[in-house]
Amino acid sequence: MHNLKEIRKNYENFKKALQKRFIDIDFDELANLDKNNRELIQKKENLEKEKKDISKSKDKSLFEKSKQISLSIDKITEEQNTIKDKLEKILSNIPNIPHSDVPVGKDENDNVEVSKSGKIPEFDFKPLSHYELGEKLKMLDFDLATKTTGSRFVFVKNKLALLERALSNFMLDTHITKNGYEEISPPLFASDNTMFGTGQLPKFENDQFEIKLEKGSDRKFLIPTAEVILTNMVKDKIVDKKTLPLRFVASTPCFRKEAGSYGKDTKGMIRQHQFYKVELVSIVENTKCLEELERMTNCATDILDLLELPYRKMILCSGDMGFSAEKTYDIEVWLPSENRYREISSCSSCSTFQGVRMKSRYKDENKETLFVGTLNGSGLAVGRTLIAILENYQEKDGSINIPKVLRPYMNNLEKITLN
RNA sequence: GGAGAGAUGGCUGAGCGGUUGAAAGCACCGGUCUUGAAAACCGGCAAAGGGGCAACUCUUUCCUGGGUUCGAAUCCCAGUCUCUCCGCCA
Repeated sequence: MHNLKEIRKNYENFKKALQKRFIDIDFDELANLDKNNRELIQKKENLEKEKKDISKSKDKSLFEKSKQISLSIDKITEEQNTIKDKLEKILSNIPNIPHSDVPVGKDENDNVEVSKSGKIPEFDFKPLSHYELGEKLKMLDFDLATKTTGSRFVFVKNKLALLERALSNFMLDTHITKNGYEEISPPLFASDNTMFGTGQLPKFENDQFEIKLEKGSDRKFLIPTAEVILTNMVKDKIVDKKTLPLRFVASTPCFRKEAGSYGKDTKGMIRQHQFYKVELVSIVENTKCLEELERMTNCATDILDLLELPYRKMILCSGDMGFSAEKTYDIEVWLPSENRYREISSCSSCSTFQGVRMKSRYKDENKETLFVGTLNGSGLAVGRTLIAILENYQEKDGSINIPKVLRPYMNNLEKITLN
């Protein structure tokens, strides 16, 4: 969310910066509401002052007047609240401003490749897709999941289940011991205002799984990513500047409706309603966002380097970035069966956008209260990493070699074979 | 599911109708002392919003929403959340 005070200072710049997003916002409405709002606030405050003075004076002859003032205040407050609600509604639906580094573009076709790494494997046979491999091994069972649950779920069995667990642990260990992240095992439910804090609500409610609870209680949602719950650890807080940067890592299931992606990636486990992801979150001073973004992205690619998987790093264009992001790098891993790169990690700086929504602040040297910067990134999406290993490490007979760094996590298993 | 207790500043915690935005302690910042550090002592220290180039100033805020009152952190009602005990349970 944007700070109205900042917008007001440089209204035209704000407008221009957001045009990069290609979205439709009624800026004039916003400016008008803001103006009306402030006028009403002034009116109200004057009356409040008058009333306060009467009360302080304890002059009985003025008590009746004070009552009248109260009525006027009520009326103005009501009017002001209506305007304030409208204002906040508009404001909470405006996405973050793209950083100047971000290329302008409409959609994913305008994303720009930053670098490439690793060696694309060559096969002297036609490489199979992960789901063909998994089903051949009898270790991925989509039909069973359909029977017990529905579409876009999967049973991962046997050695592939072990591989999945190994990946999670390997990533966690790397981020904890090498990259300085603190491990968190968080709740997988988030309240509605937590969802608001990171930007999933109000605009993207349709993408979320809401939990059905007794009526009267707060709304709760299954987390679509650990970003939500980890970032909100500093919600409504003034954090001690000395503790910054805070770096958290968690491996959690993520739940997504994938509304609007009907018919997309229906085969296999690329796009599921539930998947494991190791998530990185940083809470930083507002000036350190971009620096931290580079660091975080390196933490993510580090995992791919260690797993010896080929990948490329993309910078997302303005039109393809998420709602809360000011700058995003996507890491895409090579998938032989598709003969192309697919997203396996997305690292974003959200500047103070989420900080404002969450009311997360810190004090700087001259005791000014500032909003924190927040970043999040996958380090990595475990399900998709599993896919990448299946496809890149496959042999002609359908067996899968285990990357060296994972073997200690798998009882030194070197290869997954049928039986 | 049954019975109680509570929700106050970064934290702990007093206040229970009128300069209380809120005692005290801790933490934090500045200073004195010290070779340095610690201790001790002195001083400072809430947030949000409005107005002002600024110095500054005004308003709001003691869980949330209503109510009583000239005036509410303090009284009344409703709700949410937390904790303790009993029962049940991974």
